[in-house]
Amino acid sequence: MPQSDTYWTIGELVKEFDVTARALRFYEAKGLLAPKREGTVRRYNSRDRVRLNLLLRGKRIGLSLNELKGILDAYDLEGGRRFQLEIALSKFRTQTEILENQKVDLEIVLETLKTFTKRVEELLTASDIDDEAYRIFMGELTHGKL
DNA sequence: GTTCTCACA
DNA sequence: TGTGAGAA
Repeated sequence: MPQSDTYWTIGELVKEFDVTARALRFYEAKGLLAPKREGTVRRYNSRDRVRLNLLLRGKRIGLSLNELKGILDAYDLEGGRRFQLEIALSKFRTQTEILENQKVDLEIVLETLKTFTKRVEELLTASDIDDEAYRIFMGELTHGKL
């Protein structure tokens, strides 16, 4: 059944979603999008737009194109809706865990960086750099004590 | 403006 | 996971 006969060109989607035409063709080559053709020119319908939207949002939370393809394609399968949601839920949980771990790592790196900064600032405060303090700092640096 | 391919990081 | 360049 015809859902809608409204179509968008690649240029229109480029503006609307702030992506490059190259990226849209790339997604198509990867099987994430399958716009109709009018001759050789791509025509995107509302379904394509929804898929693109979900794709871009999924990318933002760090899902790979392959993972996204799995979720999007599940929609068309038997028992698709439930299956799709179950896949999505699983991906969300995994990704949440990954990001939380990265957050912990980032905080550690950040603390290290702040410590570096403070120590270097202190070294630079004196008109002459204290040789002993410098050696200690470099020693801690190279021995990973910071 | 849009298409495709090849190369490249 | 895309981009750049070149040709049509």
